[in-house]
Amino acid sequence: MERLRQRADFLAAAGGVKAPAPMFVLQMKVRGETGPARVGFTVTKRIGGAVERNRIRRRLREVVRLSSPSRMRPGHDYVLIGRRPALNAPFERIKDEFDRALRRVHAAPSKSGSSGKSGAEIPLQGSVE
RNA sequence: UCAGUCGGCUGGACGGCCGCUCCGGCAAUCACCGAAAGGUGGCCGGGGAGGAAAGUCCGGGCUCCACGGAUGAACGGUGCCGGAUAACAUCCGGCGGGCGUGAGUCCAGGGAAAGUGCCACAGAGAACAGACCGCCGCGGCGCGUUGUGUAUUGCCGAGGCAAGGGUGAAACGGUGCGGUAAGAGCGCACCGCGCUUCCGGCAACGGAAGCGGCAUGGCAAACCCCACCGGGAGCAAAACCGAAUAGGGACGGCACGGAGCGCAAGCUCCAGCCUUUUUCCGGGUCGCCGUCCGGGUAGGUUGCUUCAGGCGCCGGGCAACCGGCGUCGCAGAGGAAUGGCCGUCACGUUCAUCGCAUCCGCGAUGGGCCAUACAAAACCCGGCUUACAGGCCGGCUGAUACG
Repeated sequence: MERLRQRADFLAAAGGVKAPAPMFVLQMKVRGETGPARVGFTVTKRIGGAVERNRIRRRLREVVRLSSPSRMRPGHDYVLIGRRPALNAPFERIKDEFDRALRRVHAAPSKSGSSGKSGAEIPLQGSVE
């Protein structure tokens, strides 16, 4: 799994397509080249102390790692912003939400970010039960 | 046994599957990304959070900046004494005071007879203060007695006193005896305080004797005085490598601002830059392309983990700690690794049943729950402070019971 390291990459992804979920917010941005998909993780200090933030990031990272790599498209950058429920939620729930969020993000009219403000949020499709 | 106090230790265990990061070895010296610097990728072996990693409150190392010297000033800090230490506001051992029956514990604990300032409210009086109630005798008038006076008592006046009451955080030292009209260190004894001398102690300080007759109220986390210490910023420090773009310099080549007049050469004016303290005068230059040079941004690499190091033994010291010998190698991330999921067990808690027991309770079996508290390195050390489920060990104190 290729990780996002530079602050500029995170800022760019913030201007991409967003898909909010109860456990996290998924952001996606098309890079315009054909390298492997890259993933970044963000847990803000508002969520909690370092221990809780570390745990949320690691669980989210594990979700991305265990989900099939083919679901992530080459040339795309993904950023997961952790939320507090991801700390104690059952692991399978987070995986389900991640799959659903990926579908929503890919179904969106991803205009590669160049045309217009493409920060539109995609509403949840159906109930998450 | 109960209650308490002080100190130390620990901070779940084992296993399975899938991952991350660093180091070492091997291997194509190959592939990919990047303009470059550089980075990524394979296999094997090994290492991989804490007692507080935390708060960032002190002290250092290290790095850069500043600095002739170092004093003084200013500012900040520290503040009983001695020791430990690289250093400290830390630690150890003492001293003094407060609290506690005690083990213990707490204390910004120098100077208030250098100065300035403050001491609210209450109270008569609050700093060389003061008399409201009160106490005391004296004078006058009455009451009373009556021969007069004394005693008793009331009012008025001029005085004496500060014992008692009352106010307050604090009232020109406390208790007792003497003394006196009543009182007062007025006198005496003891205590407190101060001074002197002697003794013990390195010292803080303690003890004794004599003298003084109470003078020196408190606040210095009020200014201040005294002694000692301190240059500033911080690993986003700093060093090295180093694009693109813009700008600077050198060289070469090409071209030679605008307007007016004029066929043209040219002339005049304007714009703009540099030199010039400024104006005038005078001089120079302007654009494009290419190559090279230097500064430097993004970015990258280093700094980055071996030390005031851990453990054991011996020796010195009451101790903090120091010395010697042996041994070990013990995280190095960088949008930030050290994990995710699961199983079993221990521990804990709770419920049910059974047994023992006067009770508190103890034991066994089975089931359920949680699978732990606090909190995660960010250059590195020494401390302090704060947070912390559960468990273990030891010293000491008090009470009770003694088989």
